[in-house]
Amino acid sequence: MDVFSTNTVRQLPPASARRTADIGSTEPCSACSIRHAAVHSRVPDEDLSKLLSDATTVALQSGQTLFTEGDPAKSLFTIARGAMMIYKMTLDGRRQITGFLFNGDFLGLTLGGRYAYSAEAITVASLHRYPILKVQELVRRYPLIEQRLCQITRQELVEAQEQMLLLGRKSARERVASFLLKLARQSEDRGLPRAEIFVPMTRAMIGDYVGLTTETVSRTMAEFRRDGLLSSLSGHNMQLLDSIHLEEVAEGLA
Amino acid sequence: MDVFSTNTVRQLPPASARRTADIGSTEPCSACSIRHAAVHSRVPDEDLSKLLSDATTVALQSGQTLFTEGDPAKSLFTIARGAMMIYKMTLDGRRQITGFLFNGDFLGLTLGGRYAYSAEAITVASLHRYPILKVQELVRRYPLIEQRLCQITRQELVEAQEQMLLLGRKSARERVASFLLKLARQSEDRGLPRAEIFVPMTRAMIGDYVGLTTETVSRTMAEFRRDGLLSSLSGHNMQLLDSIHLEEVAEGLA
DNA sequence: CGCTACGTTGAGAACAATCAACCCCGGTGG
DNA sequence: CCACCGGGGTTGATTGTTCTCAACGTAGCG
Repeated sequence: MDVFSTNTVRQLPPASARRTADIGSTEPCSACSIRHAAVHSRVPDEDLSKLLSDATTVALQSGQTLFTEGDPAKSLFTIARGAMMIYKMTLDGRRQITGFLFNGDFLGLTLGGRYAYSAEAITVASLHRYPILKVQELVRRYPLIEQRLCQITRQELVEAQEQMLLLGRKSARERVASFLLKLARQSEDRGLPRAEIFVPMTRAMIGDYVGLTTETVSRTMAEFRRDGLLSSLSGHNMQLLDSIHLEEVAEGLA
Repeated sequence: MDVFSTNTVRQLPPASARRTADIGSTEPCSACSIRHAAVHSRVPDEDLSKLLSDATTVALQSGQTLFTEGDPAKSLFTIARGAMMIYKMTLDGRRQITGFLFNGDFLGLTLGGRYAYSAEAITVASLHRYPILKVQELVRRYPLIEQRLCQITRQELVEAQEQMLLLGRKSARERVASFLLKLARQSEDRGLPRAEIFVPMTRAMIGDYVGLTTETVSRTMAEFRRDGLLSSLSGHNMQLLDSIHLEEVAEGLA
């Protein structure tokens, strides 16, 4: 037996970057949106735990696909740990990433019983899977949950429209600056220092999110480094050195 | 008295194209989404008509603004007649139109009590205005209405993601072709011939919708005419001569 | 220790933007 | 009635930003 492979890894798909695995753990998830929604809707504890007990855990390696656009939608997901991306593709393979999702985020927009986009893990991730039928049942019983879900969808729609402005009308510098600031805001929301951002995605993914090529993203970030706006820390960590100025760049004022 | 001004026009703002006015008429609106939502939610007739009686009618000239992004949101609207556009702007005046809305469409996405976008009439239009408080009250009483509203929002989100793919990853030809086909689908939905489309918006508006300049939109449509894909009829009417091929152009297959 | 995916940088090409001229049409006023 | 005016649309010439193609550097992982 090979002493160097201490972890028994099941189902090894074309995954590249791997970290500590510990797949299958079902730790409590207080940041999780569905619980959040439920809590804010005064759902009796017994019903809540019934829903949560209907949930199963899904573990994904980085690069693994959770579902593909057009698949019949049987489940709703929330991210317990890790980062995911959702995207649409043209027939000839061009990709538009419509969102990066993190701890606690919802996943699984459906229309006509089918997923509206594809979802793929960009780090090792673990998710809660809720059977759609169970969610619908809970929603019927507690309309306030639906109100909360509706609000989340509205929030996503507002963000999508913001992104349309970026994609349709902003320059490369403005796009990349906006992207970095969005990460900074998320970092802040998680209680981390606003200026230090974790960037788990590749340049190609960033490009497919803001409508640029890998090379242009790379060049633009090099520019920001030269301008003293950005510095790269270890690995996927970066630091925003002048958020004020970067904000101006993002808005086209500089 | 000037015999040529037979219509007493009130409140004449910087409006350009004017048609027959007949402002203030409160004709029944069976295509109207809120009624549609209500009907599908089995709302008792008395409640429905109570809501509808809370509604007032708003008349707009072409070019008039209904509300501006960031305004405190007091009302929800549906379009009874005419065409509207919703848009966001950068600080330096670049505009991204996020949607064109027609008969029966909803209007008034809010987040945190404020409108998420600006709305402007692109033809003479008349709208139903529903006080948000009344809508909330009705929704509380009939959760099925909320379900329907939620579904509409989901639909809009899916369309927004489709548009992100267009803005981020499609060429000028693909964008304009996709736009024309979208109008064709809407035309079909209204029971009109699919190939004959009504294009009430200017080239500048189309450009601000698909992320191009006026000139590029104009050139691209000229190309389509040369290629036998499109022909201009009277005024704002056009005809798609080869939808099959246009569909291929839109998908990048041709 | 070498592979492979990712990232960076450079040179040139391409597509759409910009700048500019002109046309067309409807509305207005002389 | 006609000339003028202005918004919208079209087309041409030129510019410029971003893409493409290519080479090379780097870091993590087996």
